[in-house]
Order: sequence, then C-alpha cells, then structure tokens
Amino acid sequence: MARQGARQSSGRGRGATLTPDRIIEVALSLSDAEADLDKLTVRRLAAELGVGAMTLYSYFRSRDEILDGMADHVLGRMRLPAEPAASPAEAIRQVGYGFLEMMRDHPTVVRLLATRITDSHTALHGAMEGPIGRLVAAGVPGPAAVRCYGFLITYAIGFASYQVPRPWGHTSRDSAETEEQRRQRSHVYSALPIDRFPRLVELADELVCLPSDEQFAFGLDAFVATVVRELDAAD
Amino acid sequence: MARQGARQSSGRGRGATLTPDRIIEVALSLSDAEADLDKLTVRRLAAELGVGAMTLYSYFRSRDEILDGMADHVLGRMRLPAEPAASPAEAIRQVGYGFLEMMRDHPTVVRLLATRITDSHTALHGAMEGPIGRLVAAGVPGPAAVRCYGFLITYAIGFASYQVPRPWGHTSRDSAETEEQRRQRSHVYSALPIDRFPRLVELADELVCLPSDEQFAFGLDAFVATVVRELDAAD
DNA sequence: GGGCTGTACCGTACGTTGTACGACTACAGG
DNA sequence: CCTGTAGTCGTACAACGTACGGTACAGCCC
Repeated sequence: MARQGARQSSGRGRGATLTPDRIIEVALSLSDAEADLDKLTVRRLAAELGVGAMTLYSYFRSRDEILDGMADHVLGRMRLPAEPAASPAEAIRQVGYGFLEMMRDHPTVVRLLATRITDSHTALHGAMEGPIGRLVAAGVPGPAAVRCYGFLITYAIGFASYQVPRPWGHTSRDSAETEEQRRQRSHVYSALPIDRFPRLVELADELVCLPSDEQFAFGLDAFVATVVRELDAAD
Repeated sequence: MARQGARQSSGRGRGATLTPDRIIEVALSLSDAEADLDKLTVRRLAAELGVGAMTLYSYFRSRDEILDGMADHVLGRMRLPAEPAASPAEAIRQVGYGFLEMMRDHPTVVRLLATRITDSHTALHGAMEGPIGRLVAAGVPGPAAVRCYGFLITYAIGFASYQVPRPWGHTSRDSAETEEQRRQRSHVYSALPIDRFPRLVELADELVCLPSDEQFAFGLDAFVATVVRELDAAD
C-alpha cells in the first residue's frame, strides 16, 4: 500500500511536493512558532501547506496520527556530540544535555513526548538505542545505563515542561531576560505577606533564578557525582 | 465584587449548593476518572453538577479559569508528613515523595502544572512556602533549599508525566502488572532487529522496569547523596 | 482522437466544542 | 401588587475534527 512513494514534482504543480515528511516538518515549525499545540489545527496546517484541509487525510488517518508523527520525527532526530565520551560522567552529561537541547528546539512537543507512546523504530533508535549505547560505550554497565537513561529523560522532560508556579506570568524561554525584569520578578516574592510566606520573602532573590540553566546543571551534576562514585566503588 | 458569599442552601433547591469549590472538586474527580483533560468539557462538567452549561460562567470567566482553579486546588493542598524531618536527607525525601504523591493522586493535573502559572496565595503557600520551609527547618541553608526545591518538583513532574517511548501501548499507572504482561513487554524489545538495536535487545529485561517506583527512588537517592555530602563538607 | 483507470485533491456537511447574549425564574422589600 | 436583584439557562455562532462523495488531471489502451 505504501501510501505513496516518491512522486517527483508531478501532481497539480502547486508549490513544493506534498509528502508525509514535509507535512510533519511544517507542523513542527508551525506549532513551535505558536508555542501552543492546540493552535495547530488541521485547517491551519493545510492552509500553511497551500492545500485544503481534507487533503491531509490522505497522508494521515487523523490529527492524532500527525501528532504521533511529530513526536517520532523529533525523537528520531535526537543528536549527540560526534566524539564519543571519554568517561561515564561525560557520557551521562552528553545524554542529559542532548535531551534538554532536543526539547528546547521543539518546546511544544514536550507535551507530546510526555503523553504519547511510540512504536516507530526511528524514534526508538534515535532516543533510546542511541543514548543507551552511548552510555554503555563509555563504560557504564548495561543495567546502570538503563537506570541513568530513565533518570535523564525524566529529568529533562520535567525541567523543560515545568514552569515553577510563579506569579509574574509567562516568561519566554528563549529571549534573555533584562536585569530589570529579574528585579521585578524578585519583587513579587518579596511583596508577599511575610507572616504566611517567611521563606519566600526571605529567599526572593534566590527564587528568581529557579528555572535557569544552572539549575538544570545543579541536578544533573548531583546525579552524576553519585553514579560515578558508585561505579568506582564497584570496581 | 466577591462573586458570591456563602449562599447557604437557598437557590433553586436542586442538589447540593453550587460553589466555586464544589465545581473545582467535581471537575477534578471527573478529569482524574477520565484520565484525559480534554474530555473535561464545560457541558459534561455542568451535567455532572446538574446544571446547565452556561451556569458555570457565573462562577468562572472561562474554561481556562476552571483549569487554573484545579491547579491551584491541588497545589494548595499538597501535604507533607506531619513530623518534621530529622535531617536534610529526610527533608529532601519528604518533599520529593510529597510531590510525587500529589501528582499520583491527580494524574491529569500534571499537564496543568507543567503549563500553567499561578498567582494564588493558596498554591504558592502549599507548594512552595511549605516544601521550602520544610527543607530550611531541617537545616538546609536557604539558597540550597531553593535549588533542591527546583530539582525535586522538576524531577517529580517529569517522572509523573513521562512514559518512556515504548512500543506496547498505554499502561494503566494504577493497576499492578502481571508477570505475564511484563514478559510480553520485554519481548517487544528483544524482538527488535538486533543489528540496529543491539543494546535494547540485550537489555530488554532491564528496560521493562523503567517507569517504576524504584526508578524514581534511584534518581532521588543519587541526588540526596551528593547534596548531603556537600552540606557536610561545608560545615 | 476517445475512453478508461488511478491518484491527488477538496467542497460540503455533521456533530461537538467554548462561550456571548438576552431572557427566564424565584424571591426580597416595598 | 410592582420592582429589583441574583441565579440560571436556551439559543446561537464560530471554529474544530473528519466522513462522504465528488472533481481534475496523468498516463495508458484502443
């Protein structure tokens, strides 16, 4: 059945050829741009591709299948540094930052990864075989590699998706924050009633930098330290 | 405008009195039962409450505001063990498992926590002041407490929401798994083509228990060990 | 040429969603 | 009786996912 093979630019002669891959790619760029998965409607996606809404249904059975395709696409393309890791510690860090980077590149699919299940070999290869293989190659024993893998993807997903309950509204994750904004945010905590919120008021300045890159490194480093120590102890 | 005060059982004499709190509670139980936030429609919620759909809009401005209310409700009611922690290590574990339990009790709101921002004092108090206070009370210095807090909520969210990309379909998080199902799941990995998936095939048995409670403990313990060691070193 | 078949595409329509608007009902105070 | 006022809802509309049946054209055969 093969849905359709290469259709080299025949068709109605509209813009670029329509293929499942192109649909997925446009869907990804559209939803990443909107930063909201719900705004990726079938009609809007079709319009972006220059076709009618129903046309997409000859490539995917449902909107849900398109979302699955997006998750597979992202997972399948996860990248790790070209040079292999010289030590378990370095390998763990490579994988951790690999996940984080993947989710930063595609903020909206984080929700998909957290919800969806995939059975595609592409995804399994890119986001499981790859990272676990990297860990094992660096000298982490198999069972430990699996546990590390579980921790790393879990932590990265949580970090990428979570925004600490904070009272100043959404922050754009990409743009750098001005010193002024930072001061304002800390001000929100320090303005809380001190009798009910003694710690938040006291620690307002610390709380400001909660979802930062150093925060991710803090958790990752703490994890790495223990794992490495236990691996060494086992020798 | 205070929306409305106590309205003690006056009204049209229908079932229990309608209050914002009752609406939120029913919404929570409904969406937790369905295990799918999208199925919590305004009409269905209203029907469950025995009122017309539009009635809810005199208590909340929009469906989104109801969702916010659900997140606030859950965050505000986060519970920690009654007895204070005897050591930093115990405090960190208390907070970590506190978050995990909260999300297990309300599986569907995990998505809300990951997405929404709250400015309610209730939520801020239950899910920030409380945990951070517990850490500080156990002897964790303020700045370290904030960093630990960030790690713990992040990790718990990731763990609760993530399901490893795995090819056997959804698993119900609540019901215990039979030995048979376990074997079948491992079989899926071992049936992969070994040339492209050498590690997954080899480690199929380990991969089976990836999203388990021991897995959460693994990450948490590794984190605790390093933090405690560094606190001790600082003395 | 004319006609057939298959592929790509889409117009229309249906049911469901969130929600704006204005109307209805019940009771309180005069 | 009339008149607020507060709580409730019927109806309507736009936007959604998608089933169904149709249209347009390429390549083939005669």
